[in-house]
Amino acid sequence: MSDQTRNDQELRRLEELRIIRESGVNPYPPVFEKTHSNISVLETFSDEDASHLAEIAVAGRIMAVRVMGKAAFMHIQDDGARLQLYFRKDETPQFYELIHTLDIGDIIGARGFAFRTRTGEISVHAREAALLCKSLRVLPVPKEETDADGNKVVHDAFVDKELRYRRRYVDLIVNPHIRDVFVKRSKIIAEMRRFFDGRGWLEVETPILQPLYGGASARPFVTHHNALDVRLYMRIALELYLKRLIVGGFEGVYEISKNFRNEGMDKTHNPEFTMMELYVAYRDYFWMMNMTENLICRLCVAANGESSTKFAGNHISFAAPFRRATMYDLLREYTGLDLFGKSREELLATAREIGVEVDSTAGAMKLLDEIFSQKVQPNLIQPTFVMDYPVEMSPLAKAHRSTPGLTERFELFAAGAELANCFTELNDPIDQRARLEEQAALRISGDDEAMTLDEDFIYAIEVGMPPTAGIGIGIDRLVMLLTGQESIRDVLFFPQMRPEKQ
RNA sequence: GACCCCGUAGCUCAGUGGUAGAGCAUCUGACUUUUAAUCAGAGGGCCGUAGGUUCGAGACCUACCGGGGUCACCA
Repeated sequence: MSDQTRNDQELRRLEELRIIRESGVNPYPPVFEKTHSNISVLETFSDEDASHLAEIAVAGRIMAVRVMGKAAFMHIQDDGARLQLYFRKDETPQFYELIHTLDIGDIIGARGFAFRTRTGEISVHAREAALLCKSLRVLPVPKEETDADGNKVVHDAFVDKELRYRRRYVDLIVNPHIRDVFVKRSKIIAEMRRFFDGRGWLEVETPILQPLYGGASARPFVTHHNALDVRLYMRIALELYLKRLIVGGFEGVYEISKNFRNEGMDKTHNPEFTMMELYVAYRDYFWMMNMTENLICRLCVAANGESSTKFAGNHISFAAPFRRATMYDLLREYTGLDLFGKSREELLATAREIGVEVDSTAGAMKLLDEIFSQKVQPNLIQPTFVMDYPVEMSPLAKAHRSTPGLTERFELFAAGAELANCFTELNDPIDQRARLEEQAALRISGDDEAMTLDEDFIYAIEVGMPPTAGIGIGIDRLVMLLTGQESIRDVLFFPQMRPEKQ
């Protein structure tokens, strides 16, 4: 970036960098032997005996500077925690020579001893100090004040969402609380792996670049492989390859990885998102409901220390068991109507009667889905397994063992949002081929989200897949729910943004 | 893709047709336990971009760029 794009403050920092180099100090030294994190100093300090903190080395980014003639205070931040440093001109003369060239944003290290200042703040009295990295860009600097009641008040917080998302590294520096969401995200995923690994299921990796895409209803990203000169699609779901592995003899496989869908973006959709899918042989969707309750409860505890969370003003408890109800029972509960077996025309008339906005060209399944989305889904605040969807809505789910026309499928809802989708997997190859042929026909008639017919997948199912239960959990949405974030952008480090012009 | 709101200093924001502002940040000076440090002074702006209306536009109109939100599509 040219100097013409720098403002006066940034040009001054370049000038300071020149002065530092000319004075013989390396502004980017290779190493600093840090002995303590800020947190460890703050947590282990004792007024009675601080001898264990008599010779320590700390380092971090300067977040506040108060030079008072021949003494100076700075706050440095590492790992989201701030620690005060105290300097005296007569004790660190070489460092003090350059103190006027230091800025908020620079990274420094100091060796010295921990003490408590007259005003009560645990600090490090520096005997030696060194610049570790000169910063050339200006950080937004919110100021923190502790008011009379001991509450933290932040002044001029850095809140511009566009800047926060485009320059997440700055957001993470100046808004340390943002880190908490991402630390929780990491804990949730780590706990999920522990849970699955502890049951002996294998974490696997399957292709992201696929000659045919499938496993969900969505539009894909299209790309091209030069050497093979073929069109490839970025996967929209993990399902079809994981089932091939069950066919191959693994009895429990899972994958946590990115899916890509070329669709609109909003508070709950990012074009790339993280999905977990798990397949376990010889199990069905009832078994998977039990597993899921235990899993989600454990994840909530891992993130929040308790089995409940708050989202959009609702207190949501993930203590097992969750409510279980069939789709048609819930429709009856919230509309007063029995919609099972109704024709497209009857459903269209019903939708209009009960005030559900629908497209008059919509098919029966679309109508049913719309009525459910508008009348039932917003009421599903506490976790609820919605069971037994119509076969037309679920081309990869096994036909219901007792009710014709339905499948053995559940979706888990909480806070009005879908969290998981599970089936007893369809392993009847004749039925599977028929369902996918139906999807292919829909595609030809113009439904660009209908599934393609993947002959190799059918071949695998014809080789034979044991009875299997499979589940998919949208990790981003789960993290949103468990951390109380109402926008997917706040649980992704780098949400997709439109590139800035020029 | 449609509609609504927003875009002014590094950050947070005032500025409702008449000389571009404040706080923090920055710079200069004072100050050896301060903490939103304090005190005194100073610098910093293609007011998102391009047209238009007007004697005069940061403000009004149009288009475009970027963001946020609602809807549509979806997990």
